[in-house]
Amino acid sequence: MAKDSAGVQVEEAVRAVRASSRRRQVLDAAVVVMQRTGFHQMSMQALADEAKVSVGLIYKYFGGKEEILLATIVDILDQFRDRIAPAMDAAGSDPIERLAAGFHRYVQIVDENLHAVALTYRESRTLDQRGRDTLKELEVTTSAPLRDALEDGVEAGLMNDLDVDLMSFDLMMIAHGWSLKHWHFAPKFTAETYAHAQLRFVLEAIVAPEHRDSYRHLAS
Amino acid sequence: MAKDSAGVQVEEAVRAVRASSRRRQVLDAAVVVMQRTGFHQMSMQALADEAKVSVGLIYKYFGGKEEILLATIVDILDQFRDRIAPAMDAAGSDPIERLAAGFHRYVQIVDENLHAVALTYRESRTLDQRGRDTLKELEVTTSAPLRDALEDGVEAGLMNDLDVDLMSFDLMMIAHGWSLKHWHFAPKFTAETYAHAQLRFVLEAIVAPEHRDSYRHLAS
DNA sequence: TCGCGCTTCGTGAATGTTCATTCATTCACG
DNA sequence: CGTGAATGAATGAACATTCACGAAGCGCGA
Repeated sequence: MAKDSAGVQVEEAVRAVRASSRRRQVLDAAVVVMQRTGFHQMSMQALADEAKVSVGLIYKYFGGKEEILLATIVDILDQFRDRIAPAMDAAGSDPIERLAAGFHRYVQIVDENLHAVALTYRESRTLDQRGRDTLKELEVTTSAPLRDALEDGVEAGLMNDLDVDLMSFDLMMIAHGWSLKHWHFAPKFTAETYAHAQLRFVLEAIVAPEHRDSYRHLAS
Repeated sequence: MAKDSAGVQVEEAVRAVRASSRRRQVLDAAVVVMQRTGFHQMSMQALADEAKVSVGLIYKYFGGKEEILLATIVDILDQFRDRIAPAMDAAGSDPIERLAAGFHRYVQIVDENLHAVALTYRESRTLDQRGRDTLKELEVTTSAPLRDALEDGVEAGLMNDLDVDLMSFDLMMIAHGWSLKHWHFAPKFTAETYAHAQLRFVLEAIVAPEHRDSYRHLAS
């Protein structure tokens, strides 16, 4: 009997779920192996072993090694894109509260993905032009909520007159610093204390002098 | 006739000079090729071509590919170590003037070595433990003059009470940002305007409120 | 001044290994 | 049985490293 269209749709849905779980399986393994050895040293065999699948199967779900790298990096950048804004919304409508909450969450995500974040710096050069463009775009998208909070804050007179674009990238770099300079900071800080210490620093520069006292609690 | 010791010394000196110029030739080529392709894609053949020497000769001056990477990175870090302090000394004895001068020079050096700086982030994972330790040590050494200026400034009451270690690493990361995020900043800034804009930001947080006005000229 | 060994510099093809990718085959399930 | 999932050995290309060989400088004796 010919399959009806509903049956076909179910099958496709099932396949999509399985495919996405296979992809996840491989991507998680990729982070582990790359953390151990770096992308170039990672042999497909080692990746297959870590993911508990065969080498051949990986090629059913990914076009090749480089595509795995791109997918791994996009995966982590997606987390930033999707998890920053909600954290800021939960902080209310005050721009400075929102900014602090966004930065704080940013550091948390970095902390949960220490190796993957370093990866985005290390291996992005490996990607082709298209891949690199994707990354740049995602990075700009990610910074948008922070940027908005900064714009609102300046607008409302709560913040000094500052270069919003520069500041939003600085905030991201400082958050990335928790990963990039982890070897240096880990003995002194936890992710929490790092976020607080950095907030104390940046808020000093951002918040307009006459409002500083109102936000001391953010940099306890 | 047996060579006298003076003769031997001269010969050795000549050889040392030639060797160091060969090494420079190769290291300069390495920066060019790695910028184009990254360390792992760089074949020794391509490096040899760029340096206008044969593949075999490279192995006379370097132990292997990885040693070239380490030498390339150490080379650039040495520049930071050797050129920051003089720039600060030229700025006089005021801690804040010194800090600003050091940061400014730091950005200048980054600008002169845009690709090599990015390299230190990208490829350090490739090195073995010993190489990585060398790098960490050099980075701490490099930050020392900035750190001293910060300590003096806090001591003298010119600066807010801040975490000196954190701040000195932040300053370095922000300077590195000119390389790491060059794709984003290049359309808006030159190295000079980048340094000034960032100084305006960090000095706002660093300089004690009652002294702010005295240093406005640093962030014109 | 010339030529003759001797040492150092420099070359690049040959070697052996590593590894991404493919594909003929097997497996599991409906 | 038929179909898609999964396997992993075979293939072929890339490439770091070596090394046998040639060229070039240099002191020295005739």
